[in-house]
Amino acid sequence: MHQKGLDHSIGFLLGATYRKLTNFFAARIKEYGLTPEQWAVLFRVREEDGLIQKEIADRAGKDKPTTTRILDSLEAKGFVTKRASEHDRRSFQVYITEQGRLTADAIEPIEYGMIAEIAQVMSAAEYEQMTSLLKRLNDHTASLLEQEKE
Amino acid sequence: MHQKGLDHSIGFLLGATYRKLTNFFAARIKEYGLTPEQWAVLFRVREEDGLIQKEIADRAGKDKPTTTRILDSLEAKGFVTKRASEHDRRSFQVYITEQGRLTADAIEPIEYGMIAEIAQVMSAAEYEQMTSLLKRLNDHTASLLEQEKE
DNA sequence: CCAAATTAGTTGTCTTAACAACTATATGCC
DNA sequence: GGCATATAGTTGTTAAGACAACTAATTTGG
Repeated sequence: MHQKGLDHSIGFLLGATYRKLTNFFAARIKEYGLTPEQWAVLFRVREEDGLIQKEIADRAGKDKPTTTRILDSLEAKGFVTKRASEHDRRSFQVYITEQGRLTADAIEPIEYGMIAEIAQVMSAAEYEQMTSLLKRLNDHTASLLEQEKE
Repeated sequence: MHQKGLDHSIGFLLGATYRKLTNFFAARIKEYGLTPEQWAVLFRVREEDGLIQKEIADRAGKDKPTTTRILDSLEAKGFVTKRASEHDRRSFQVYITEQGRLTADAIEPIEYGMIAEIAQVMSAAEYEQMTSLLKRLNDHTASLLEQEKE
């Protein structure tokens, strides 16, 4: 519609901005031994103990293979543990360890600090506008992807 | 997607939306044998023939290793060719092939069509608002990353 | 009740990105 | 001129995402 060139393509801009934000956050939490994606998963595990992997995947917005691998690395570092579910022998329940909880508690304020820092370049109204547009775009694209499958 | 806490995180939303958009576009151009990232690079090569890899990397917003590998795959598929530069024996100039041009010409309208389709959920003013906020966020984060290095 | 379909999880492969280390050439400067 | 430094490009490693194929357990519906 209103674009010439890729520089103004929303996809291009979204990707570039997302990567910069992620890299910035990654640098801030590196000392805790976690990547941003590992943090996103640990956050969900802390949110509710004993979730099965499928549930964590859904909440974190990741697919099953990615979630399996991230949980494996979190387990290897001692941040979570897995136990076979009693109800369903196909699945595992995931629990946060003490070390995992301490680390998550340390990272959370960094996350919110980063959001605050980022919000400095825009007004509260603009921030709202931005998240609401992003959600709309997100939902719309999700429905386009759904259609694709049929 | 269930969200609490991280809901406030623009990074989370940005990432989720970017991935969906990219996947949607990927599905549309798959038949041409290109990924979205390969297309972004091919687009730059078509834009100006004979660019050196460093220049392409800058324009496409990618780092040197990533650009090297994407150009390698584009060359392997016959979309571009590299020639040693006469002026600077460290560098290569990259040229689009006939096949590359035909493919790029076929993909370009798909890209613009996708942008139009996506923009359907927002007004022209909202679209403008969105890109301008994204640019601001992008520039701000870039400057934060710069500070980090010092 | 039992075969078919669904679901939870894992593994393998490919692509991209970030980062570091490296080679080779070019440029700056004294 | 010659040494230090910067630049172009490549290679290796690690992490993440998408996708497909697979195992094992569970649900369904005939």
